[in-house]
Amino acid sequence: MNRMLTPSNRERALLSSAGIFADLENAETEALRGCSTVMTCAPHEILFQEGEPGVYFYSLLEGYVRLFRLNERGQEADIRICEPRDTFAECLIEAGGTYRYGAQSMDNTVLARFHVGKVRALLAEYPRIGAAILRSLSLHLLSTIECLANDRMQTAPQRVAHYLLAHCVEEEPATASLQLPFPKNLLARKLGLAPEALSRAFSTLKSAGVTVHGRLIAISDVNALRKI
Amino acid sequence: MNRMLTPSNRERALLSSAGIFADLENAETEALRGCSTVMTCAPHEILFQEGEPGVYFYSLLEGYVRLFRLNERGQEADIRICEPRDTFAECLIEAGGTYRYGAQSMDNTVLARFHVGKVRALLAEYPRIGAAILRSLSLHLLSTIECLANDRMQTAPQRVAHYLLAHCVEEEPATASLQLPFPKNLLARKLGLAPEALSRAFSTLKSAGVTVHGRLIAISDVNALRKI
DNA sequence: CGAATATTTGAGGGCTATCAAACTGGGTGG
DNA sequence: CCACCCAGTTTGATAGCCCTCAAATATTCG
Repeated sequence: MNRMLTPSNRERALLSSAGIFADLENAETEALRGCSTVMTCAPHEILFQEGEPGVYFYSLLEGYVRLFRLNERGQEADIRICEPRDTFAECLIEAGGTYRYGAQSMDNTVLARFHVGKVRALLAEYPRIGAAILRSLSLHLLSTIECLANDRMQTAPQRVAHYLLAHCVEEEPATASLQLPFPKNLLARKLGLAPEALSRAFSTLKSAGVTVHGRLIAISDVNALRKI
Repeated sequence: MNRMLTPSNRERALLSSAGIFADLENAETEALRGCSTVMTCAPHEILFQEGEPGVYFYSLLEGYVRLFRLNERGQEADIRICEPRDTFAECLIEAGGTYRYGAQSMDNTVLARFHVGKVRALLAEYPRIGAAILRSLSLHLLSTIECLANDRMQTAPQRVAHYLLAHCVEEEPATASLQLPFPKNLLARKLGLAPEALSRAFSTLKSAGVTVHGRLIAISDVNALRKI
């Protein structure tokens, strides 16, 4: 059910603001954009499944996409929650063949889809595009590493505290707040927790001054939260 | 205590067999090799710490190196166990600045060390070197993703079974064996387990036909192991 | 306003970390 | 050759953490 669109000005602007376009010159931006198509996706729609031939990589313009791996027994583990401006599956450019994880739209999403073969063909002429992809992959590797380390060292309340501290805006001295960009079950997936465990983590953090009202979260003492 | 060496022929051959040199032509190989120095490291020696300025990336020629992240409280979580031919910290080329994890020699190791700035300067002239690094990073990202997914889905015996099946050589119909390349405590770190948990996982797997004698492991029924 | 969807709460149990102690095997020096 | 030592490994006991299932409660959206 993907509706293809001729990119509107707004979408062109969104695309240019994607991380993978940072530091590119005009000619490179145009070349890379020429490999792309804008498309939309309904919530819960599967973009691709693990094991399918990998022809495209994607930049997310609006909405949320989760990347996940499948078990033999059909269990799913989320690898990453993508937000607007994120690029995913770009590792196909050099580790090609098939998608190594699935991708599911978790919202009404707008995506730019890049043809891997066309982009690969640009690399010789535009080495800075290669550098941009290298940077994107490096950052993904580092964030996956951080996720793995956090999984291995942190309890559920610590993971939540870590997320809150990384995403909140500090207001008064030592107080802060934030609004979650997506529902709590997506946050739970991102942190590798069952939704119930996330809920219990929030209630544990109440004693550290965290107040939750739907997606709005207030932190009364940033320093207390850091000590969790 | 790093002893610098002029690369012997053996070390030159080892270096060329490192994954990052696969698919490179002679000129590219020579250019990349020109950025490198061979060095040795004693067991337990720290190659670099998380947060240090990142000047070099490495290819391991002999021995084992563990990559790990540190907590505020001093806990360590292992990210990856590097084996000969593995390259690590190459993400510095585009996500530079500081090392984002520590590296410790776990053996008498021999390494090739590449100057990040020099390698970066080669990318414009030799785009295939960029492609080689892109491939290396892609594979690391995929293996880290797999590790994360396994951590989130598999129990200790399942992780061990998975490792055994991935590394054993099948002999008679359905029987197989392998020798661990490193001590069990390194395997435990690699799998994100306490050494005691690894030991207990092996004893659980006895009932699936796994026999352990030191580093030698025999599997009497590969298919039974797959069902764990 | 009501149905569907999220989230919270409770109870129970499985899994693994931790601590402590026994054990193994290979290498050393007597 | 043997007793000893040491690092690595195994075993036992305990406790904490989080998943699962089930049910109650909020929220969201049409």
